[in-house]
Amino acid sequence: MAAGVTVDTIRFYERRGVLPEPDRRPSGYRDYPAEIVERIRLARSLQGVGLTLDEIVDALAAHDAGGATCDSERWRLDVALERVEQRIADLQAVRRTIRRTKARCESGACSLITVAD
Amino acid sequence: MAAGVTVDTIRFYERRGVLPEPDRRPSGYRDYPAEIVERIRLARSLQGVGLTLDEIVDALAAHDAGGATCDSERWRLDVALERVEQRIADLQAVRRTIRRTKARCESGACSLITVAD
DNA sequence: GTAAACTCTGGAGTCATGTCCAGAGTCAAG
DNA sequence: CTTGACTCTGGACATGACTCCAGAGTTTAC
Repeated sequence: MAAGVTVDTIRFYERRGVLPEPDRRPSGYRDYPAEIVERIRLARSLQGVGLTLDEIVDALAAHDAGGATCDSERWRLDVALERVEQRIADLQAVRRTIRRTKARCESGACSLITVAD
Repeated sequence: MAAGVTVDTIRFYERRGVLPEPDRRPSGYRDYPAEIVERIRLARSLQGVGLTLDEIVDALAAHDAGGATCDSERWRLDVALERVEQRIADLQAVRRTIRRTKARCESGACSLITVAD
């Protein structure tokens, strides 16, 4: 589709409240105003900064209610940032473990799997 | 339990093939040999280096088949390492995006959500 | 006017790794 | 022998974000 997402994704977003229920043509086909593309792009960029769909729904609601400003909404980025940093830290810990394990393996003191005695 | 996992997890591992089907007492209770604790610990440490359960099943099968050595099995760590590094890189990209977005936000050029004009 | 390409629906399935449930039976301690 | 703590089962639920389905109707291009 025009906004770079599939029809299924659109329907999913609609069910999840990311997108409003659109008008329908007599046939039942969804009839979107041009702005919907912008909304989808906004939702996608919010995903790009690590917000969950629920958070995006919330953020868009604040947006729709009017009065949302940089200062009033920036905390959402902080939440996302902290979450991402936590995940990075977790993965870095796993990486350290893998490296340590490999090093031990290579130095003949393998601690895993092998049958070696 | 003794191995630091719940009964539910044990049953799940059994279904997934991580653990063999154990003998049963007449009552139906699972009757584990003492070694099972070591096997669970091994599985857990393999999870700790980022292997999926399917990969662990595979690795343990190689182990059980005998003849598994450091050299023959180390590639599993490489696979896991590469995957973890990819995920870290992805998350770091998200983090950069968040930071950039925040910086723009703070400098008055917010690109998200706000109603500002 | 016909054929290809689209959309409609509700619901189920996917991925990965567990977790929780009710109702029934069993085990160990005192 | 009772009591409390355990285990048994198959199956549903949780997470998060989609993706796929069949069968029917619609739109568009030629």
